[in-house]
Order: sequence, then structure tokens, then C-alpha cells
Amino acid sequence: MSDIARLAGVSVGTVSRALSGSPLISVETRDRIAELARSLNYTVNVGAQNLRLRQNRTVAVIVPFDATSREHLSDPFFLSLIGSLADALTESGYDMLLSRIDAERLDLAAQTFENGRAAGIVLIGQWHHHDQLNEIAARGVPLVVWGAQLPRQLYVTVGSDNVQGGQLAAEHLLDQGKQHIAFLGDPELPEVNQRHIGYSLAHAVRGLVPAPYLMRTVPFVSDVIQRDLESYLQQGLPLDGIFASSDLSAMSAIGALRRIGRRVPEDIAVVGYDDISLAANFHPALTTVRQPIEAAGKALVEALLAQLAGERPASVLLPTDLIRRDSSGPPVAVAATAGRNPKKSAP
Amino acid sequence: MSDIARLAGVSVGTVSRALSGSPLISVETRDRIAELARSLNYTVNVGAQNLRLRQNRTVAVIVPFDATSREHLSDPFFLSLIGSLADALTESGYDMLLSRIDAERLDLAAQTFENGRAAGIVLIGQWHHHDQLNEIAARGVPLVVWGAQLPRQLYVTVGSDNVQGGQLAAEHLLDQGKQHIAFLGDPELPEVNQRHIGYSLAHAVRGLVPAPYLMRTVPFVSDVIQRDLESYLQQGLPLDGIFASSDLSAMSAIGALRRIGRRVPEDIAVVGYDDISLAANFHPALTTVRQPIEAAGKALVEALLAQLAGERPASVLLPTDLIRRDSSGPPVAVAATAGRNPKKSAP
DNA sequence: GCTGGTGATGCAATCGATTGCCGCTGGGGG
DNA sequence: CCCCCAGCGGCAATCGATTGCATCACCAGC
Repeated sequence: MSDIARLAGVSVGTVSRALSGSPLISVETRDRIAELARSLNYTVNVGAQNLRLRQNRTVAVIVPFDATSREHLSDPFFLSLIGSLADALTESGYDMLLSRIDAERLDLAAQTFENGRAAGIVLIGQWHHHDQLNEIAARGVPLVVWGAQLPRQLYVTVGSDNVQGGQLAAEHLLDQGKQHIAFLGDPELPEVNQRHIGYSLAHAVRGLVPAPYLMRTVPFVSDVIQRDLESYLQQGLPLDGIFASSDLSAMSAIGALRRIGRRVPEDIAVVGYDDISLAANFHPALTTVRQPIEAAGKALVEALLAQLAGERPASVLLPTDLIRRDSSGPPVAVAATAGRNPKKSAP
Repeated sequence: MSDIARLAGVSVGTVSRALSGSPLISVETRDRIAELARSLNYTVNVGAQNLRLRQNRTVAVIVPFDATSREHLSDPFFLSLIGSLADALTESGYDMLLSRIDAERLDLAAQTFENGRAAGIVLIGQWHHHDQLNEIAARGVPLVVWGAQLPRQLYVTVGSDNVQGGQLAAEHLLDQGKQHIAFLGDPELPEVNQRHIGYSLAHAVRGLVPAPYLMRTVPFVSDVIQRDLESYLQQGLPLDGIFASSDLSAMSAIGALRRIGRRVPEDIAVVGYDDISLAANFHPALTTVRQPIEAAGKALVEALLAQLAGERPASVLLPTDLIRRDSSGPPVAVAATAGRNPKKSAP
């Protein structure tokens, strides 16, 4: 900046004012300085600016990872969510600082705020770190978490309505006449747990109680799911439907079923969760519960910006939709009348 | 920091030295200050530190987007690459600033460097902005681009060996006895173009020249691919193999073929490119050319850090592997002897 | 008792930008 | 012709941290 000042024959103060469009500076001077800055490829040093103005246009997006499994950032749903966040933040004029943090050291997340790198934090994946998150929020760190609402929660969450989603999925399978619907997922995770509650609710509404063995506590990892399914079927337990708590799990399950020689959806109907972009191109095209990713990114950003503005926004529950495709069998109405009516029309 | 200084009864200078572990400060003072800092949840302000030290531990990762199509960050391959980059950067102690930039204003990418936000830039997706990238590199901005090596290139690229990859894919299809192998992709993009060169090379080695109509210039977008395939087949043009320049395209193509009633791989063998994580779970499991994502992130970071250290690293060409699965038909040896030998063993 | 040495700490300039306050300049009115 | 005021632009403090150099206390040795 002092270079420009020298070249323009003014002081740095004047250059600063000129570049920020202050009306105190005459138009000609302003234009001359702007032109000079352009030709020198000059832009103000954001770090120094932040320091002086005590502001910050950066948001830290943090993705915890499990140090033991050293699992990498790979679930398409989370990756899409990051993409959506990047879009929403760009739109609001914020930059996005993406960090991965050991899930056991989640308190470190607050550091990106405390050391002035970011104005606030978006945390992707609540896992089972409720208490640590509460503690961070209690410290006054602007924080929004993608996940489920829990009792006594001090931080703001944005998430899909997991109970509704789970209920939609299970209802759909029950509507298809399925009676032995397995639930795939780890209920230790709050979101998965709520999906399971929805699943149980759908059963309860019809006066049903799913058999305990239908609850398959498995992580999102592909080969564990496949082994679990194999052993389930080897035990001769009944199965005609699966509600998987993520599309990735659903696809793994379908792969395993196919290998064992079970047909999807004829023998076993499968419903996933997320509606990742590949669900539609999968074979059979995956019936799934859509989480509105686009809206998710926007809602996360909105909730964070509200906090930065000093408000105390409420947690957000985004509506889910059941996307019917092929993996759960033909539409009910057609199935019921298929024998009499040869015309099969798409829903 | 001055708070700590006051509480500890020393000057800020001493606190600074103590926290950075300077041997000039006695151990007791150092411990006392460290303890105080911990209890106050204090961490040094990175912005101020960067300003003073004229350094920076942040790398900007930039994903250009096409303003006309307003396409969002969705290709699983790029998203995985970002994940891999995040891991590699974390490992090297760098933070990652993720930005999306209008592809037409790629010169803005340099700003994240010039305004001091980032020490260097990783650009994901070369598209057809060769000249703009050259200009940025010429300005002295530390820059690494994921993409193909081009003539007269001033910037450093890291990419998979697209010619080799294309050749592997086409050779494999030719080995399967396929004779009408369509190429799906937009050769305007350097990487796709090189894959096409490899494809042509594989034909040339056998004295073949692919018919012009086999070149299907389509973007990565799903429905364009589907329409193109439909019209291709409606014209009665011959087709028994497809080499798609991305897994996403391959999956779209397979979806379209299935809808038209063509079987994969029996009627038409398909090979993709990328080996995204879902390729293995797809049905039929996708034969594809693997780009080593993990190595890619590491190589990008390594090349950038080398530049930051003042070196002038060479561009990197990562080896590709053909991953044989089901979408391209049975392994050759088995296919050739299948009639005589009933034992089918996995390769 | 005075000086030199040594280890520990303080002082103040510095990084790049912003901004309140003050001084300069020129034009119009008395 | 002089004075006053408005409009411009410069000076310098400030944000939070780092670091060369100065300073200080204390001790040993002469």
C-alpha cells in the first residue's frame, strides 16, 4: 500500500480511504489510485485488515474423524454437504476453512475461533460428542452442528427430520406388504437413533413391534454390513425388507444380497437414506429418503450468521421426502391391480 | 496476550517468548505462563502472527464452477479429491481454504494468494483455462493444478496418466473382442482429450481406426449422455463397447442402455474412469480405470510445498490401473476357454 | 568495593491496514 | 485585501504478536 502511496504521491491513509471508496477523497484521486492498484495486482492484505477491524469473513467447517479407524472423508453425502456449504458461504461472502479434527479432541475445534482464524464454526457430524459440543457452545463460540436435536442441548443443530424420515421409509415398506424389515445402522449415533425411532413408530401405528433381531447394529462400513447380512440369512432369520440408515449402506446391502442370490426388490425390498446423486443411477434405482442437501447448506450458514449477528437462532429440522424408485418394488397401487390391469404407468 | 502478561506480572514480550518455548525464558516462568494461557483458553491470534512473521500456513483449494450452468460441486471424484487433499494438508500442518470461483474469472484465484490469505493455491479442474493459469503462474503465484500436462505450460500439474488410462481401457475392450467402442466425453477438456488419445492409440496399435461416429462429444451431465446414446442407437449405428471418460458418465450410460433394453455387459461392455467408491457396488460392478486419489492429494500438496520452499518441482503423472469388474464382461482367458472348461475362476 | 559476566526480562519497532483528529489550501464574502 | 470555512489529505495511534537490543539484578573475582 505504501508503494501505491508513493507512486500516487499521497499518503497511505489516503490510499486506504480511496480504495474503500471513502467520500472524503476526490473522485479523480480515487480513480487514479484504483487504477494504480489494478495495474500492480494489488489487493488489501486481509489478515492485516481483519486484525485492525477485529472482524473476519471466514467460517471454519470441521469434519471430525475417528482416529482409531483413521477413516477418511468419503461418504458422498457429507462431501455433497460440504459442496453445498461452500456454495452457501460463497453466496454470503464468506470463505470456508475446511479442517479435519480427531473426534476425541473435539475441543480443539473451538481454537479456530479463539485464535481468530474464523468467525464461527460449522461442525459436520455430531457423532456421540454431545457433551463436548455443549461445552464449546457454553464458551460462547458461534457454532452450528449438522445433526439431531438432543435434550439439554446448548448448541444449535440443523438436520433433517430423522424421525419423520425413518417413519416414511418404514411405512413405505409396510405398505408394500413387507413384514420382516431389518434396520441397518448404529443407534449410538443420534441421527441414526432417531431414524430408528421413526421406524419403530411406523410399526407401532399398525400395532406392530419389530422383532429384536431385525435391529442390525452396524457401522456405515461396507464389509461389516455385508458380513452381518450373510450371517443373518445363514441363521435362517426371516427378511423381506431393509431400511438402511444411509444410501451407502443400502448399496452395500444390495451388493451383498445379490452375491448371496437374493433378488432386490422381488425377494427383499430396500430403502436407503440421503438420496445421494448416484441413488437414481444405481441398479435397481434406489428408493430412499431425501435429505435436502441444498437447503441444508443454506440453513447451516443462515443459523451461523444469525449467531454472529448476536441472535440465538432455533435449531432447524428440515423436511424429508420419500423418493420412490425401484429397489422397494413397484408402486402400491400398481402392485395391487397388476393382475387385472396390464398397463403399468410410472407414478 | 497482554492480559496474561499482566496476570503473570511480566511483559507481553516475555509471554510471547514463553509460549513459543524460547530458551531465554526460565522454565518456571514458562510453565507459569503456559498454565495461565491454558486456563484462559488462550491461543495466539494467527492473523497477527502471520502479519508479523510474513508467513502463512494456509493453502487455498479452488474449485472453478461454470457460471452458465451454475453447476454445483457434485462429482464424487472431485469431492473425494478434496477429502484427500484435506487429509494431506492436515498432515503437513496446513489449513485448507476452500473456494469456488467462476471459471471465467479464474484470475481472481490469484487474489487469495496476493491478499495474504493463502501461501499457495491448488486448483481442482483445469478445464480449458490454460492461458489464464499460465498467467497466474507467471505472476509468481505458487500454484498446482489437478489436470493434464500441456505444451508450453508454466504451471505445475499433478494428474493421472490419462493417455495410459485411456489406452488401458480401450485395450481391455478390444481384448474382449469389441469392435465398435464409443468414446464418451468432451475432448475440449485436456484430460478427456488425453484419454481419447490413449483410446485411439490402443486402436492404432492393432492397425484400427475408430469410426468418427464413435466419438460422442458429451459433457459429464447425465441426461445429455442418455439422450445422445438413445439417438445413437436409433440411428442404427453399431455399438458393442463404451469407454466413458468418468464413472459418473459410465453409470449414466448404463442406466440409459438398460432403459432401452440393452444388456451390460452382454450386449455392450462398458468401462469407466476414476474408480469412485461406488463403482464396486454398482450393478454391474463397474470396470474402470483407477485414479489414485490418495496419492493424488499427497502429490498435489508435495508439489505445492516444494514451490513454497523455492523449488521448481516437475509436473507429476500418476500411474493408473485398470480395475476389472463385471461391466466389461468376463475375463478374457475364461471367455476364450469357457466352452471347453466349465470351471470359472475369478482372475 | 568495583568491574565484568551472565542470565532473565523489558522496551520499542515492526508487519499492513484503518480512522479520528488536525492542518493545509483555496475560494467566496465582507 | 483579509478572513473564514469547507473540502482534502496527512499524521499517528491502533489491532496482536515477534524479536533485536538494552537493561537490570546478581554474583564472582580481583
